[in-house]
Amino acid sequence: MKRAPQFKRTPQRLAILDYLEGNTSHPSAEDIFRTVSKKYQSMSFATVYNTLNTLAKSGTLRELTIDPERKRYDPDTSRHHHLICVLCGRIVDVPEGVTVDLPGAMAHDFTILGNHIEFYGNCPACKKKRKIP
Amino acid sequence: MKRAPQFKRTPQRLAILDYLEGNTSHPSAEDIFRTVSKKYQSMSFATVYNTLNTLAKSGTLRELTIDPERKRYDPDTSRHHHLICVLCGRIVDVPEGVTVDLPGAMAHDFTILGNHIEFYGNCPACKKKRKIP
DNA sequence: ATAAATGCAAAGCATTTGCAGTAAA
DNA sequence: TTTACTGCAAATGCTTTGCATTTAT
Repeated sequence: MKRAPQFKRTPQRLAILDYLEGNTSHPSAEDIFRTVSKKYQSMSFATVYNTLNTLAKSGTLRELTIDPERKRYDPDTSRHHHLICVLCGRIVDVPEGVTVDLPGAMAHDFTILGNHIEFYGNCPACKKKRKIP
Repeated sequence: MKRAPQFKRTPQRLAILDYLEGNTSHPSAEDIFRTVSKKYQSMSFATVYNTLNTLAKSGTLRELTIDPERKRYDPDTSRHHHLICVLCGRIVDVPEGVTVDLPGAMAHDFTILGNHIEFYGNCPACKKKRKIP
């Protein structure tokens, strides 16, 4: 059995973790790179991706597929859902409400490990801007 | 006001539509290209993508983002959800069961246009192969 | 000392685009 | 004959990888 590699607390990683801590904006790799590389002018994209992949594999970070253009990252690994504003692309957390299940027939054949609801809609800011009731 | 462009029924498009008709495998662009180009040796990837994008824009086709590696396409545009087997990647249709809503507080501020549930789990074939109960 | 991470540049894929030629309407 | 589509190849954009060097442990 191969032992899991050590996770080294490099300054770059700490800076990324610091940026993600409590962040509810669901940033893309580029968002993270742009912000963190301001403090860390030597930061490279490879490091951002390597770190994100490491964190995702260890379960510290959730990779979202809700944006068809790019991966988004969510430091909140608790069970919750998301809403994407179809006008501005903003992604908002949605607390887990009712429990959703597979229809009985399928529930018998499949094993469910988790689920994720994507809501599509308009956020308050866009409704205001576009005068949508 | 610019009039919507005509949709021309080219043999390539008809072949793609024919392949998608009733198809529940949620194929990627490459799946479609591979199959359709057998009949149509001149078929190009650009044509596949152009057609898929045209169909998606017209609402004839649904683009799925459930697979983080690539877009998948679903000719079934009725309201339903999906289950992805985390072992084999197969995507299976899930009929719409209970209605899911935003929590009351958010429901007041956001306008919801739709939702999509992604279930993650194991399909019967993989359960059998891996002896998962 | 050792194992792992960084940073760079190059490579890898999925997807898009420009354009000249071709075909549907 | 007009308008749109095809096919090619080149371009784009996100993400990954190889490797020499550096750093955390």
